[in-house]
Amino acid sequence: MLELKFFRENLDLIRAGIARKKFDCDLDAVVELDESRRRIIREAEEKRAAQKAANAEMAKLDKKSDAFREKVAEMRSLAQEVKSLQSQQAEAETEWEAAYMAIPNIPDPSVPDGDSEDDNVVFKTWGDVNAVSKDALAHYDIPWFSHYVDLERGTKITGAGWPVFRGQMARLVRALLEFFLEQNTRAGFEEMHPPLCVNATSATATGQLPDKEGQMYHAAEDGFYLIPTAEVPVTNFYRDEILDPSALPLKACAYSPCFRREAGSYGKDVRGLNRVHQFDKVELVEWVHPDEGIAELENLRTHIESLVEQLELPYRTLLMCSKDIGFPHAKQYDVEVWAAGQERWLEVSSASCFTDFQARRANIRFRGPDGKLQVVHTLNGSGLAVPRVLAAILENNLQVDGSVLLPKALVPYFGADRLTPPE
RNA sequence: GGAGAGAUGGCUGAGUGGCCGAAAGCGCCCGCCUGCUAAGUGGGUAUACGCCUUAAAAGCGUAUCGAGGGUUCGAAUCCCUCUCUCUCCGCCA
Repeated sequence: MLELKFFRENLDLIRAGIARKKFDCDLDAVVELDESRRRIIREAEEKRAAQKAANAEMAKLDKKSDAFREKVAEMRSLAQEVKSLQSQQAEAETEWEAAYMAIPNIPDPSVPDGDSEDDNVVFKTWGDVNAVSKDALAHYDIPWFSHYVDLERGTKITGAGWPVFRGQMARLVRALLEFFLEQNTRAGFEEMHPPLCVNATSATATGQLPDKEGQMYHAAEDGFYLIPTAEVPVTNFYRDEILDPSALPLKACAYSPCFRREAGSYGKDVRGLNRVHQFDKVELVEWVHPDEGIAELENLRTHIESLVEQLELPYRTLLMCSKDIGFPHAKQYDVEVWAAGQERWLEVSSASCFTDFQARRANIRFRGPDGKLQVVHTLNGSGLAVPRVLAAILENNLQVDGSVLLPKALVPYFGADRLTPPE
């Protein structure tokens, strides 16, 4: 949600920003709704003020007097008007709010223009994509893959895209998660273990609702949504709170399974571990002073890149173009690792600054030196998402004997230097 | 899941139909007073939105006593629904 005053005074800027995002949004209609809403508010408030003035007089009158009875009769029609205007006002506000909430955040000036994912800018590359195993196979083509990642039984248990990790592979998943949490907490992120279901208010605050309603699993009977990322519960941790400015920036990390319906996906994108309905991820969230949001994103990106480097995976960092950043995002980097078997890049992290967009919806504020309340900026990034990291490790480090050499950083967590084929 | 009790400002807590945005106390802020501290003393102490304004401030208005709806000329107060908290029972990792 944009600041209302900013919206009214910077329509052209916002129009340009939305155009950059290639987002379809009728701002003139929102302006019209804002104006008509204010007309109704004004009228309703005037009538209500008249009613309150009369009430004050009536309070002093003898309730049995003729004067009082006359007044009651007189006020009856005003009461009707007030009631009708107030319901009109509620309607106008609901309509305006729905339209206003549908306005996306505008991109930061440093975000490059673009019409499609092809316009994302390669911001950084690291590692040598050729310096990987000559025996690389797509992870789903490794002979033992279906033993360790049982998609077939997952389909039986739940449905397509719900993998079961077994044995050494389950252990490797756990090793990755522990490694990520350890690195993140060392870097100053407080570890949290959040609920995996959230209510509609939380999902609205972070921008999943109403924009991406169809992508979340919904427990309709209880009004809960299964989280698509720990970003949702963790960002909402401070919802409706006034933070201590000296505590900023606040940083948190959280492991959670993530649930995504992923409607409309197909083809090679969904083979093996590339895209599944439930996956594990450690998420990083920051609450920062509004002067530092965009700058802090660079620190967050660097930290995430260091995780990938420790896993010795070649990667590239994309500066996402205006079309490709999400609805609540102001600026976004994606980190993609090289998967040598598939010979393609796999997105393992997305680091974003939301400026005040989420924080305003979530009502997360602090008191400035002048005593005025200000909205914080929020950031988040994956640190990291497990299945695609796993896929890249399997593909890049596959040996002739079918074993997979693990990056040194993982060895203490896994308890061995390689994953070996099943007996 | 069943029965009961509750939800009021930063906190405690009064208020069962009418000048109640809300007593009192605590806390906090600004004065005064005071060897220091403590005490005393005077004042202040919410948020959002609308109007006014070049802008801000001030001012005026409206809303907010868990949320939503209803009754009434008028609701913190009465009625309904929901949410949450507490107590007891049931169930259970």
